[in-house]
Amino acid sequence: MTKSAPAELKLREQVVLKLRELILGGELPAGQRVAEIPISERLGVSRTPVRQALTILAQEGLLSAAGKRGYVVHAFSAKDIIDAIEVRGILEGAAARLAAEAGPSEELLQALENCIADGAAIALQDHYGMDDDVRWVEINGRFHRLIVEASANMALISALALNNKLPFASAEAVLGGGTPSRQIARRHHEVLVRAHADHQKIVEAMRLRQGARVESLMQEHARLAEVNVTLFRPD
Amino acid sequence: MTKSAPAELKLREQVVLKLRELILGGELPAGQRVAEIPISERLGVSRTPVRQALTILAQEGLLSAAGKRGYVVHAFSAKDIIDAIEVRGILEGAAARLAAEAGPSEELLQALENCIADGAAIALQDHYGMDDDVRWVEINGRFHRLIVEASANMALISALALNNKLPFASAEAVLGGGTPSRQIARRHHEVLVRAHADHQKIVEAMRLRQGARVESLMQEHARLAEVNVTLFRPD
DNA sequence: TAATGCAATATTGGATCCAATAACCGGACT
DNA sequence: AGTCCGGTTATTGGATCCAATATTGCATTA
Repeated sequence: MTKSAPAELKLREQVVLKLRELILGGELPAGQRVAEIPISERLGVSRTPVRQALTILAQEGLLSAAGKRGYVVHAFSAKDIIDAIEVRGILEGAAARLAAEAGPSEELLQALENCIADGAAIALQDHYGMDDDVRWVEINGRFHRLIVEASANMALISALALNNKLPFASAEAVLGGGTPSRQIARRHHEVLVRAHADHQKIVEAMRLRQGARVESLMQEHARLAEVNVTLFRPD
Repeated sequence: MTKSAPAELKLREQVVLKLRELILGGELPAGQRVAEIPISERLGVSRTPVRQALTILAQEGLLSAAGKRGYVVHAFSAKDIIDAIEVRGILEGAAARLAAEAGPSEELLQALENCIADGAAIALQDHYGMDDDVRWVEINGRFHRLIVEASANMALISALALNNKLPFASAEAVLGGGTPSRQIARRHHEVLVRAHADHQKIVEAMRLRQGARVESLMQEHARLAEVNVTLFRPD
């Protein structure tokens, strides 16, 4: 394991991170068996942290237990991914409704407006620059996180945290993630513009405490991420 | 650890079960520090499975990391519990809606009707017998499980599985769980009758594919469990 | 040639061992 | 008397060791 990050991070957590990366990045393809020894050698750690990482990833659903033969990388169908996106919509929608009904604080609204201002700088320019995606992913993540946390509902926050670990399910994954070709970039821009418009309506509804409206807006907003499935997963 | 159940269960899982029991049963009170060695001695196992169990329970939210001092039992406020019940309502409501919209199979409807018939035998008698609670918990659990699985949405099922591990959050916990006094028993019966009526309406709505209706019915149905909070947690 | 049984091997899972380090206690100094 | 410092101890976290067991490959035989 690269000792570059002993930074306050338990070894087992570094392994979890690394393995997630390998799985989501496709280096460990679905169905691939994951044994302790090869992984521990590959990462240069002992079997102990690897074993713990495997149980954690199994809990998250990225690995499935294969009887006495350890684990295999779980195969997610296109339906599984769409379902996870739907669940995110349900949960984030509920979060937005709860926040709206509780009466959003002025700070929250201000922070959301800031996200929108930052987002506008990217979405409303005619030229879609190099690393505009990563900037937008950051802004978008901030926007969603603010709303989820504004729900002030721990169970809801935890449920979403779990869901976000599923492939393509998190809000951060709207743009897919790979290095985009020119064609993909155009698609990115389209999605991004629509997402920005959604954000505006969501904050408006939130300000007016329109709980039901903000809930359905948020649900539909999540479905923007479905384009990735058809783009990256032709099955 | 009692070797009575080496039954296909990894030691670490037995430890998880046992610790959950101790925590939810109040033997490990909130705030109590949980160190590896005392637990391993108490259960008669080595530290290895205990350590793994602790990370799992931390993932579930029952323990919280306490820096370098291991873990402590997480303290759930009354609000936390009500929030978790609300989340269950949201998720089970969504599950019911999805099942209704997809068109419930005749087998599903039949199985649900069976639950209702079994439940009627308990709810509609004038005398509320000894272990009627445990029978009803079983029937109720079956009812809810059928609907959740009928959603055929793995992400949803997983999210609910996580939520159900929080104290008092699962459908099985409607009746609280302790050995009830006579007064509590009367309260039980009231709740049970209302739950039974809810179940009937839910199946009716499901049969008619009334997605929105079954969703809100299910959400409200979950809130029946809130009585336990006021009953058992005066904070 | 195919099936079967035995042996060699690979692999998991738990127990133990060791190092790092943070909390704790006591004493000395201001 | 209070505070700071140093040593002792407790405790986590990773590495290694060992036992149990399933899997695989090979040889033998019908």
